[in-house]
Amino acid sequence: MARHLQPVEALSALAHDTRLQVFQLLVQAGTEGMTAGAIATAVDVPASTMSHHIATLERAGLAQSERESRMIHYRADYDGMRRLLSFLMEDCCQGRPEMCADLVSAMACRP
Amino acid sequence: MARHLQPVEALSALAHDTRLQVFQLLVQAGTEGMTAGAIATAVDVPASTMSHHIATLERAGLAQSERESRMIHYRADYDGMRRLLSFLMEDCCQGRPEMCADLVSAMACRP
DNA sequence: ACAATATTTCCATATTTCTCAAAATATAGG
DNA sequence: CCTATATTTTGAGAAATATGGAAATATTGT
Repeated sequence: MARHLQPVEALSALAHDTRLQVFQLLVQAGTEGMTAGAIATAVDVPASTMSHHIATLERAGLAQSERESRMIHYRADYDGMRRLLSFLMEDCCQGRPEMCADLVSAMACRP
Repeated sequence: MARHLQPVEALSALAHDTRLQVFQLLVQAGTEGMTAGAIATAVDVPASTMSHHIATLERAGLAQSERESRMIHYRADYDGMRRLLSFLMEDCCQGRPEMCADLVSAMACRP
């Protein structure tokens, strides 16, 4: 049992409205990141509750933290997200090219 | 609140070891699909427990069912999965092309 | 050393999810 | 109509997750 530990943890972390919002915010914030307080304010959730959620994202490999004087800056962990997406795509595509065809065009990042 | 209803439901459905295994099985099974019994046997989970899990996947738009005499065939809902992946990619890529670059090569489905 | 600010950890409670046996439903064949 | 098979629904307890106030920790400035 427990075959998909990491992917399940990452999926689980994103499977929550508040945490998904937070992850989006962090992606938007880019390398700058956001302080815990700014995140809590933006999403309008008490600091302690938010702290739990952020910790969950961090454990799941989807966010990273760095203390900067009194504040702690959080940023999205792109590598973790990439790992999750790769897993899902290899998982869902295995042997079925027709599946991912549209996905490529859905990617807003091509030149 | 509850801003991300559908994506969260789909993520939540996949955020469980058994259900993730089931989804993979269904993808592998292709258009044939698998009966509820075959799935339960393959994953070694009691029928009633499995029924709940499959229902969760179906509600989340990741599986479809079709009765065929006494058995019920389930198949992966590729469209639902594509929707989820699109959401995640647009979400994680917004404005950052460097993020998805590697993803394209991670897709095992290119010719 | 103290006060102020930023954040986390502790703790208790509330809610949701998970599990599976037992009963119910659906279908097919004799 | 009865029996067997396939699956779901019901119901209830166990486990996990979510929430947030209060206390603890970390840092800075005075």
